Amino acid sequence: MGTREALIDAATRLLDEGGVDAVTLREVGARVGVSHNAPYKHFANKQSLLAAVAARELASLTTARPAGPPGEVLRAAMRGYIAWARSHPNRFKLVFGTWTADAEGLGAAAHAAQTALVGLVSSAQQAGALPAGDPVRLASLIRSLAHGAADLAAAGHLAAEGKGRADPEDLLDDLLGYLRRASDTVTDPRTA
Amino acid sequence: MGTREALIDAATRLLDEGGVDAVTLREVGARVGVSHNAPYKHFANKQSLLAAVAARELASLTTARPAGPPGEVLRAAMRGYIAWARSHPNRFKLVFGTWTADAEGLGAAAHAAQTALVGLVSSAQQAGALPAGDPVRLASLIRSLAHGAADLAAAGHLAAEGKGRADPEDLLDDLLGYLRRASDTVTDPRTA
DNA sequence: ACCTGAACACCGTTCAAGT
DNA sequence: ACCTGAACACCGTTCAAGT
Repeated sequence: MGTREALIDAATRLLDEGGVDAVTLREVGARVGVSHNAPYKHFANKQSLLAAVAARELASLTTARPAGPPGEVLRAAMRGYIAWARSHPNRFKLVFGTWTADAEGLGAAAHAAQTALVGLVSSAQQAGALPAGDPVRLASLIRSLAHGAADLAAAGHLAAEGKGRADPEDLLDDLLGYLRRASDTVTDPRTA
Repeated sequence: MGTREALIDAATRLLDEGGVDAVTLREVGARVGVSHNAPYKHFANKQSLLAAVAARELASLTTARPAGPPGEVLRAAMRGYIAWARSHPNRFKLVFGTWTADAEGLGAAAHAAQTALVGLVSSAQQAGALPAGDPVRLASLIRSLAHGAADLAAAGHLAAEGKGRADPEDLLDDLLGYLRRASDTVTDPRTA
């Protein structure tokens, strides 16, 4: 087991337990059984270690896609995204936080996630579950909604009480419902 | 000019300049011309000062709504939200970050923003620019998309190159277009 | 009621030195 | 190639003391 992976593991665990502020190089080192500046032999600095945590997390999101009707596969993938944001809010916040440098690995992982989602959207379009149009743009629309709903819910800014209560999953279903109905009528919203 | 407001001003300026990590009580105090622990006479701790910054920022978002066709007023309001996120990314991140305590003022501001948006949505529904249904839920859908698109764009996770390029504003227009067309056909997506 | 200065524990980073 | 211990500058918070 390499020290580098052990450092990423420990940092991820500390992130889950107490947020990004709880990830100190001293505690990371202590959990791995190494001095508090050993991480500098594997990462340029603390920011670089956190970037490795974020890249690994984002890459793990792009695996394991089930089979089934394309519309349902897409829905399941976005539900998985929402479930991940809800179960690991600190990882979610870290991945989509501000990255000035060390964004190479993160950028690659983000591009892979984007590509995979576009593929699902294309399949759903061909199956008639989504309207026609640029699949990249439609993927951005769907992902933006899932991302925003998950983020607002995590921050407690989504109506959670009584009548207008809406889970992120509900809002996702609402959007997919509107899109499915749009696919029954016209091909492109911008030409309507 | 009260010291309390001066502290909030200085903290906001430091936030804009260098992110939340640049907001140190020592530098806040120095800019106001006061010692580094004077803030403790006005706020319980640093977190509480940041909560005051976030609450004031969120409240300022709920002001100044122009007149015009309800659908356009709603669109302009959401465009203002996106423009704010883009011009002040650190304030945006702070407002929707994790708030364990000191959320009283923030919760009130969030509720006011929510209520104002629901009013705009209701008007747009009556004008036929949006489909029927629970206005609270529809407001959550629209706000989630604007929020998610702005956040993904700020994090660089939105396709920015070439063909599939989509600004948050484009995605907002796409959604409003789909919703407008849905309002022409059926009244509720969940009964379709 | 508001502010100060000293002090404490903690942190990221650097560096000389060890194997 | 990888790790350690000491050291530095910095930070949030507390506390006794001042007006």
